Amino acid sequence: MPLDDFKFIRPGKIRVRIAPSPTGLLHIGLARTALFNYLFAKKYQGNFVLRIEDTDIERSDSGFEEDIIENLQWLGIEWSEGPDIGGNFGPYRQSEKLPAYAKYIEKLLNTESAYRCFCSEDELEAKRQYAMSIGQQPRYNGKCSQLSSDEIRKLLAEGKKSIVRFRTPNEKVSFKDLLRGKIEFDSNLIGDFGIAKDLATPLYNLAVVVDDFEMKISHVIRGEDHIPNTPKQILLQKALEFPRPEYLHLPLILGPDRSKLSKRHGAFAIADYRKEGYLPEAIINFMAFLGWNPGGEREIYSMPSLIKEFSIERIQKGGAVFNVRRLDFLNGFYIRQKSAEKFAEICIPYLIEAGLVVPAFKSEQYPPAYGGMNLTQTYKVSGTGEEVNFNYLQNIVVLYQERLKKLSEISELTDFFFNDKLEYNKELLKWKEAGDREIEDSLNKLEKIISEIKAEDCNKEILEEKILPEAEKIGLSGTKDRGYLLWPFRVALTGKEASAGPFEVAEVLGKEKVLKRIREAKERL
RNA sequence: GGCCCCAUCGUCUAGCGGUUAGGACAAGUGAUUUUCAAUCACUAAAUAGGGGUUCGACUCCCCUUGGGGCCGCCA
Repeated sequence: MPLDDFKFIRPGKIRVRIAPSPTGLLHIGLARTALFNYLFAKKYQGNFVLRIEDTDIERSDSGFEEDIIENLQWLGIEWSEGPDIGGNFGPYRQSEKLPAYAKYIEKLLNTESAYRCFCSEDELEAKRQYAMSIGQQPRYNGKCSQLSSDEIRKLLAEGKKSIVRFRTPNEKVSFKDLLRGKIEFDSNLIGDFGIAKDLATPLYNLAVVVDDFEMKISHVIRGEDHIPNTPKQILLQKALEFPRPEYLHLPLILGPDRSKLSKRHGAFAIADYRKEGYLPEAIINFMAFLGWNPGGEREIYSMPSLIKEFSIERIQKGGAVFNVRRLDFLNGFYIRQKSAEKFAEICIPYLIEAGLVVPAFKSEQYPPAYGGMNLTQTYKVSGTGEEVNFNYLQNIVVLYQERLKKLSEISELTDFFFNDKLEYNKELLKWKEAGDREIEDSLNKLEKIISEIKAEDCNKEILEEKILPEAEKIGLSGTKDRGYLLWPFRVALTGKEASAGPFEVAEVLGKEKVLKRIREAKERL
């Protein structure tokens, strides 16, 4: 796109928004639209507005509004005006400004741009089905558009239910999409669409047009699924004599089957990812690259660098399939970037959640829910009853920092630190061709070496220094395979097929527990 | 069915008329290694098809095919 087309982007003049309806949890699609709006606003020093579209009281739920607000904040996407913080163009909740819409509905009715429609829903639905069955664009047939004022008065007096319908003029409507160029629709195919349920309850298209106008929105950046709504909104703007904002329709995020992401594809709520232990920086980095990229070969971007690099010219036109593998990779990457202390802070809630440890503090301080834990805090290990401090838990979890994709995996990986008795099959102790005798031999050697080490010297370095030379010696038929000693050592300590290395595990466990577990392993043979 | 949008490796993408079509995730192989990770090296993997335009098309135009979105008194 020639640079000229972007001359309308003047820093400070930009006002964008997202307008979710609180009818479900914040999901990936909305969050990504919010991100792009946010990045665009930040990039050009504009304003990003949050507006709640809750005119449909039947479906709206304030719980969803809370979820949307909380998780957007958690992701680090901030707005400068919204229902929670107010602003100069409020209210930011449509249900709170019904009188404002009434004014415009009345105006539309008075200018004959709209009319009352008394058709029943069943009747309309039947006609819609019929039109589609004979291959026609289903649209309202205009039955009520010519009702005289006498007829209308009569129907109203009878108590007949009605809605307000827009009298769609017969003309071509075209607009320039910032991404796709000129898009044209024949309004003849659109038909007269509903704009209000009653004199004070606007339907989506009207509400959007009125709010975008009153909130002085300069750029409407939304999903591609809104392209067919755009001509309707433009027609309404014309009838109301509102200026037209710029439009940019983002490509959709697709499920594995390449169709629009929906409940059908499973959980795509941000709250779920958060619970599973995805970090906000990973989700942001991931979402930004769904339908956009900065051009270079760098793929790791933080929010500030995204703001710096963001440009609408580099937005993709085709839909992007949501690929969890990539999210996992990014999440693992960001997990590895954390300091040990920070990592422990965000892991501990998962240990608590799994019931491995219980925070030993007063109940009113609990829970700090995924936000991180107090460094001076002590915890009680559920399985053994012992008291441990933050530092001890940190030593445990950091052993798995580079192996984690999601924080929630931490409890399963480290549970052997918190249980007194390990459960595993004795076959697991066997390395390659080793038999019971060889294993017992190995365990005996380990027990002997370790019992000779002082408790305070039971650390990774010293253990390696004492055990590794012995491991070199064992092997079967002179193979010099350290596994004959180290594999049973590791299994005896962890009871797992895969885990962190035996030396670092032993260091955290401490001499007494290490010896105890080695003896228990022998008893299994 | 109608209207609209879209089209480079399995996935996310680079490319903006001349490239050995590049990168990342995933996959595979190897190195390291007691296991699993992490890390490093390497391998395999794409321009949907057909017409134009042009000295030259992944790139520009058209058609076909394919995919998607929307057709509410939901948003």
